[in-house]
Amino acid sequence: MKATITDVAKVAGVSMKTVSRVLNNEPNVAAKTRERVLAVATELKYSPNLAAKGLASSRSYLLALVYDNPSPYYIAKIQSGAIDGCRKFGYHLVPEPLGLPDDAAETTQEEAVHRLLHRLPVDGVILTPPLSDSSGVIKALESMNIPFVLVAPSGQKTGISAVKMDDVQAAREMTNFLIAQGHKSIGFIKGHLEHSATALRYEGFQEAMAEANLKVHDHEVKQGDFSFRSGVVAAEELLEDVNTRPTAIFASNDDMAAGVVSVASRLGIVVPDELSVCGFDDTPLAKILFPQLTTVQQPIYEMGFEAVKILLDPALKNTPALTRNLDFKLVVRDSALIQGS
Amino acid sequence: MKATITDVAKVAGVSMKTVSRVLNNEPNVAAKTRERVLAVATELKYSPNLAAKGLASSRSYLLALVYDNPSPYYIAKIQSGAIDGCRKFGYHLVPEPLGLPDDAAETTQEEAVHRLLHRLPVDGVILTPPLSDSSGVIKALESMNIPFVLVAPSGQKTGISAVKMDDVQAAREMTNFLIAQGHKSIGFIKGHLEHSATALRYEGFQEAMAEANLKVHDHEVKQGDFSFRSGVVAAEELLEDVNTRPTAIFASNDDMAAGVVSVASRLGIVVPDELSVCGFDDTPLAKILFPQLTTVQQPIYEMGFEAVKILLDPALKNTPALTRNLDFKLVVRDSALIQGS
DNA sequence: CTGAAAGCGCTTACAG
DNA sequence: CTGAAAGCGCTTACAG
Repeated sequence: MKATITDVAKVAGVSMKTVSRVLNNEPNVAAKTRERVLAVATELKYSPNLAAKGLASSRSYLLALVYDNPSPYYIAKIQSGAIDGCRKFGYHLVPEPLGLPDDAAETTQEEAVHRLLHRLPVDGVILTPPLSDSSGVIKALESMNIPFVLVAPSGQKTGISAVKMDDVQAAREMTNFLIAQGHKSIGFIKGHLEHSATALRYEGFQEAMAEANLKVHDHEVKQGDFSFRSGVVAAEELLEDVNTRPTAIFASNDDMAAGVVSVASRLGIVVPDELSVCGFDDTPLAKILFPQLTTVQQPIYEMGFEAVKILLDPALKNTPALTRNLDFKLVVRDSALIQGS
Repeated sequence: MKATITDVAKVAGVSMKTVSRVLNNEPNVAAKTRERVLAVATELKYSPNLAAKGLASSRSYLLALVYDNPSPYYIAKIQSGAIDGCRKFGYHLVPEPLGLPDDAAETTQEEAVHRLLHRLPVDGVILTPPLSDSSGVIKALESMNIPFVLVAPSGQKTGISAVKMDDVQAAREMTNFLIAQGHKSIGFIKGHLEHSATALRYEGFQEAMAEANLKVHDHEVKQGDFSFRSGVVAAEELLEDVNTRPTAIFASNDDMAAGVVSVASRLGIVVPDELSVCGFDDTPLAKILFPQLTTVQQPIYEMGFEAVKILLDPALKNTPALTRNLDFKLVVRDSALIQGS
């Protein structure tokens, strides 16, 4: 059967406690003893029973990834980074959608979190958008005294750890790229009003334009909602008038940029020769479109990974709350690359 | 502090064991006693400690979703169904990518599974494609005596439970749909050679054509690899010659169908008026394309849900291995819908 | 229908 | 540097 810590202790001729010390890298073990124990552990293929460890130490060795109705692509990448992070620390990740139960329409998110983490006590929680902006969820976590990290929250909350990227700066760099390509009239399509990135990306766009002394005309800025459909509608308005038509369009995400490309293609406007198009997010769509999309790659995987590190890295233990700003990447592809430039 | 089973027992005036009986829905408890215990449990907001339960009963209340390099979209849907299934049974799902560690190029998948499930003993495993066809992984699971269910395996393995859908029948129905629309010359683009669905979908296509007494010409069948790019190449060949050009193209997945649509649009061939296009999978892409794609919706969420049921449903306990064939759905959208038909 | 005892495999707190 | 004892919060196997 499966070896236990007692088996290892017996074979190595030491006490259970010494085996425990070795396996948990605690100090105060003679080098020789340590070696012997490790050798025996390997030989017996010993691996600790998580339930027993958890019960004795009142830890669970589990981290929860709590989300609500995210894009599958986004959550999959966060999760992938978080799982890799967990593996470094002997932890496991449990994804928990925070859907409110159908039979209890009255329930608040706060209560849902309580119920969830009462059933499965975890050692930490990673909160993804839009939950990272939910004060109810944050309050519940604080009251339960469970460590947590926010992924891409909209504002800075003091005393709460977070991983994020600089949307303003990314939008600014994308705009600067277009300006460097010679564009002076640039259309912009905003995202969903309630999504925090919407304002930030627009802000970056405006700043870059202002720095270059370029005017942002009202008719060049359209309200979208991050959907392909809204990109189509916005593009139709932006491209309607041949005389006032911008030479480039910066859509706040890839889906809307795809809408722009589709309208351009229907109107016979050649991208990028007659119109440059950029998106944001670098979704799989960006590489499938023709031409492929110039866009911003967010450090989604890295955010998942770093969130785990903040929760579990012993080196960060007892550190006050900290915010990690991770690097984005401008991905230049054909949709906004003028030939030979 | 958090209430334990002893607290509930004390307040309810019964033994720990009786509380345990009530909470686990075991028989042989007086109705009155049951009520009283439940009332106290609710009052104290009692919820059992999973680690303690697990240690005592040598169960983990954890199921592993084991995958390797899947499409994020596919894995997210399987996972979503599996999580909902787990919740019905008080279980939790732990996603475990089976990546081979970088530092051990020699390691086999079999060893990777052993290592993985040795660290985290789970009560069951859900194996997603392509791992559901890996004999090494299956052997490892069998040798460790861990119950498991295959998701969409290619063949029938006796003695092993599986959830799947009928690819042959789906491809046949899609082809019949095209034939009913009046098409007689239908192009087909095959998928990746090593993927099990490839042969099945082609088989369904061939059967439907044969049943309708329609010939499948060699030049109308192209080898793809499920990528957008391969769809483009295949479409260029299929549409090259205006005289032998098919009036419909059935691509084995949506990405390749998107490639076909893109080529058609470049060549000025109007979809669906001059060319009907169908895909397979109903990925998010299908609704983003213009025109939207006629495709097959796989029961991915349902496969995740049913896999959990097979593992945990007490009603299925002690049942021999069983295979659940779940229903697909033909989703007819503009890319293959002749106006007024 | 109910309960007292033992034990699951670890860690904590203490002693030496 | 090492170990013996107690205990984490449950279930199992047994007794009545």
